[in-house]
Amino acid sequence: MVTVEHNAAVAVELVVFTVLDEQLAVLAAVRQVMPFRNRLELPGGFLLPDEDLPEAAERELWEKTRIESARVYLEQLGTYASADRDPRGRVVTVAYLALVPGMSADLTGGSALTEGGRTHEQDDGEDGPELPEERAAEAEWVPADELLDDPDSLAFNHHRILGDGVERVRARLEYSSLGTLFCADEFTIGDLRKVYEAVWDTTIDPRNFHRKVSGTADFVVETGRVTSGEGGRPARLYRLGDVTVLNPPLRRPA
Amino acid sequence: MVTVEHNAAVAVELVVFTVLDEQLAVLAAVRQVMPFRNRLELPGGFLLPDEDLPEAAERELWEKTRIESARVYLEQLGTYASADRDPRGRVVTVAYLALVPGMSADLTGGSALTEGGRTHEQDDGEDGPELPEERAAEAEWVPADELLDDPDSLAFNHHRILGDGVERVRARLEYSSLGTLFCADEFTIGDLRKVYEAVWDTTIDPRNFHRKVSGTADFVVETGRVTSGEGGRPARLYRLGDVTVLNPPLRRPA
DNA sequence: GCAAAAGTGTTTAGCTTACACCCATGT
DNA sequence: ACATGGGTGTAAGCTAAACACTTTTGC
Repeated sequence: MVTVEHNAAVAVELVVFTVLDEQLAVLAAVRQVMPFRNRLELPGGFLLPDEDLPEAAERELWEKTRIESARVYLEQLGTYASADRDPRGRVVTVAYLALVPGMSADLTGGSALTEGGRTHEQDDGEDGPELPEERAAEAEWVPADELLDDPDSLAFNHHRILGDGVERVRARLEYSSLGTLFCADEFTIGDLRKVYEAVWDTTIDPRNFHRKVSGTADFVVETGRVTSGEGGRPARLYRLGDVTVLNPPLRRPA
Repeated sequence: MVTVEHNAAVAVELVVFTVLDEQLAVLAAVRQVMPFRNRLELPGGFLLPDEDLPEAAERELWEKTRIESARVYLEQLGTYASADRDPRGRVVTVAYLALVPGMSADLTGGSALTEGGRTHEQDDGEDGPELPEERAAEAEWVPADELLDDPDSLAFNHHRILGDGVERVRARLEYSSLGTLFCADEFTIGDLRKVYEAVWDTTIDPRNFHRKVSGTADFVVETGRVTSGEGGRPARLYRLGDVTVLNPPLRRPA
């Protein structure tokens, strides 16, 4: 068997989005080692032997956030290999986009993450091997706008990767029903509208949005239950439907 | 300076499309070495030291096809690293999509490419430059349909990469003016329509297409010249315009 | 004249937008 | 009663699909 010569260190990096406090938020951690020590970075790590790329992305997501992949959408975002992007040598990074629920009670209750603050992530040893040169940092949700506004807020070329991720998730919400993944298991159409408004950073007419969503077959399915005590007429509760591609799309304003 | 351990061989692969004979065609070469000897493969090669990914893609395009990057569109398509995709070891492949003109006289005349699968056309005397690499084969244009229909027609996982490439170029034509890159320097709106029909494998109403293209600002710009002797009323000739994003898009039929 | 391809006009249908208006709850 | 958010109705405007029709060449 002929073998090939390895010429790079391949890593995966995650751009994990959620919607918290009606804002698009991304998962970032304070980097503990040089280079870029004390700078925020996107979670990620090197590919393990015999590991596929989606596998590696799922593993990193679990290790860094304890988020199960069941309710998570993962999609390859792009690959970055600028020779000068990592001062330590030749690193090729495959970035993945991940969308996780933000309003879900079980997520905020059952994970080590806190909203807008820092919390310790317990490393109870049953997961994969710790990377030798990188200690686990505390991951936290940071508003995407905050990081986008300052090109030096993130380590390496992560600012560019984040920018690509934001553009991708904004486009995905136009042409797919993936926005429902940011909601809890049951949600109102108003909840979903707030997700769209957060990601697109715009306002949407509630009446037209309601008609569009409820009129698209299988976008959302009624559960029969309604909300109560939210300060207005009770809203019908929905679960996400089967449709992933919206036709016609929900165009965002120019 | 800390260094990182290399854990994979990173390569770039090209899905080079053109439109020949009113068909979407892709560049492929007969593989000369094991594994997958005598199978068709997409052109590509390993990343060189200190080389960026777009650089490597441009270099491979030039080495394999002698196509200058001036009139070529290059875009990252995706990265593939299935552990079993290459029997020789751990290979991570970054695939690039390339669009090159197909009706251009200088392309068909000055390259070593043949049109229409394995059948040589008229370049009997001028065999084209022998490619310097030892395992380089003669690249040829193959109709994309032909390869898509047979999952075993291509080496490695190239069939899947080609499928992703076809889907990408079809989507690009909806939302961008990149279809003009498949045309010669000067082209008629009918030429452009034939490009769309070839890529989408459909028929388009010539009148509505004409109105749509000529009515979109900067999609195409008139040269003032017209065709003659094409068997009908002379058509105005156009060059590609500045616009890359079509708003509203040119939707393909479902 | 006739075929063929280019280009224009017109009708119809579907979708989006803006907004008037009603519904059902908490206080 | 009134504020608040949920939900429906409707008319105007834009876009695309379908197709009748005119234009300009080669034969």
